[in-house]
Amino acid sequence: MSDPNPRQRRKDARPQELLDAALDLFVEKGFSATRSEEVAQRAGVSKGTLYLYYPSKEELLKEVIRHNMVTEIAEGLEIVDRFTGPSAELLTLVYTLWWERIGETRASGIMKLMMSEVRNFPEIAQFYVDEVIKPSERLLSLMLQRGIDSGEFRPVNVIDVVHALVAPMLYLVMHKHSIGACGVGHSIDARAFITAQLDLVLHGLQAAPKPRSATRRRQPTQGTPNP
Amino acid sequence: MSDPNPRQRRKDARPQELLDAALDLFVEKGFSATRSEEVAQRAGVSKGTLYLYYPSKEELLKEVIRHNMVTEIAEGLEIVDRFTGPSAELLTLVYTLWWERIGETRASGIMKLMMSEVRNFPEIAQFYVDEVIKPSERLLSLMLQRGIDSGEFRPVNVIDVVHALVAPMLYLVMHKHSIGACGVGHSIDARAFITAQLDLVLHGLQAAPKPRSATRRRQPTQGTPNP
DNA sequence: TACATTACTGACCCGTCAGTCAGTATTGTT
DNA sequence: AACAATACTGACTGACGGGTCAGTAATGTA
Repeated sequence: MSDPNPRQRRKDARPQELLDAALDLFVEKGFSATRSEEVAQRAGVSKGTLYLYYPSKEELLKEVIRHNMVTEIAEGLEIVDRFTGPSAELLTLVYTLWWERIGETRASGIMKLMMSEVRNFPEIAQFYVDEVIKPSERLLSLMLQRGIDSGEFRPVNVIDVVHALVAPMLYLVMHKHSIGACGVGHSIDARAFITAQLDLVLHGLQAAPKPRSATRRRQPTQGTPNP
Repeated sequence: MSDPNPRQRRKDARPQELLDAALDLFVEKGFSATRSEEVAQRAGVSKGTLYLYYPSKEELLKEVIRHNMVTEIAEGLEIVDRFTGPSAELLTLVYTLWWERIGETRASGIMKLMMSEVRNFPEIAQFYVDEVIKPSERLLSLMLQRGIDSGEFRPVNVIDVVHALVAPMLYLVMHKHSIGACGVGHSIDARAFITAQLDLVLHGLQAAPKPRSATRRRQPTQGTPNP
């Protein structure tokens, strides 16, 4: 009946618990607005302990990013390597998967976080560009180029289409973690929005001149790939 | 040869100068990260004077929003009222005009600002939703509904298309004022991106069944319209 | 020139918070 | 049980920043 959680020594579990707490709070309140003691408290330790594991708030943030985004992107690249079917399907797969693994999870908050505060933390900015943005764009470019090379897609300017694909995702994420989280304004049906956007882009990518091209035509492009 | 700018009394000019300074700094550094004394300094007055004209930092921000966004939206509504040509042209006009008047100017920073920090300022959030977001969506919906009613557009779900139109704008704005402003990463050709996106949406809106509809058809979707 | 009005100033007050470190409690070893 | 090693704590420090207000100086009036 004593303190259910007396001062415990759990060197192994602390880092992960601190990262989890930090992610939640950074996303919810912003990086600057989150006090380091809050992070510690939510992780069930004192402020001093936090600084035992991470040398500064900024380093803690970097670790949060590495842990929640960098790993996911690497996985996307692997999928592209393995995949053998039509490029439109590959794009659909990776695009919707990204939403399931990042957009819908807490990890998406990192995007909002970066958009919001990088300007005040140049080092973090550089880190994020190198480790997240560039790899992500590379991943999308790869898939588009694959489709162009094989003649499935028109030879469009790849980077333009990349932007067209990223924009809706950013929109959803910002909506979810910013205004949308304030209880004001309506919510968006994310899945529907994503398939609609993808549809729009795939339409635009169709090798237009030939009436019957490599990809299926009239059948609405979307469809839920998971059961 | 004395102080070129001795303590002056310019009651009339102060408010505007303070608003200008505040907009610049809020966008550049964020609302929380901007010290009220910085705003005063850039406006050429002392901190005390700032609080003579605005009762708090938060009220100052509200005034900045009113001054730079609310007015522009009202103007958009007027254009829609007056316009008599085809809906696709109207949409193009208002869409590109928005970019010229807000996206390309300092005012667009307010979008970034709101996205970044509203969660910590619920009152500002409510204000922004009521005064900016809802009116903007109403403006876009109006134009789309106009096209649907006249048979120029397919009877799509209006709000979905509104989102599809807003997303690219938000993307450009976030890019401009966030990561893009850090000196890292490449820049985007905004005008080209906008026309491409608009084109994509207009394609999707075409009253599909009929082969020859109101808007142009085959012309390649992308392309750099500016030299 | 003397006096009244008021736009403007900046030192000060007070709460906040990242990071520190001397001390405490827990675990492992003998 | 006695001791060593170390995971953990939280009061403290120093810097910072929103907002205040007693005082200063520019302008108007006679």
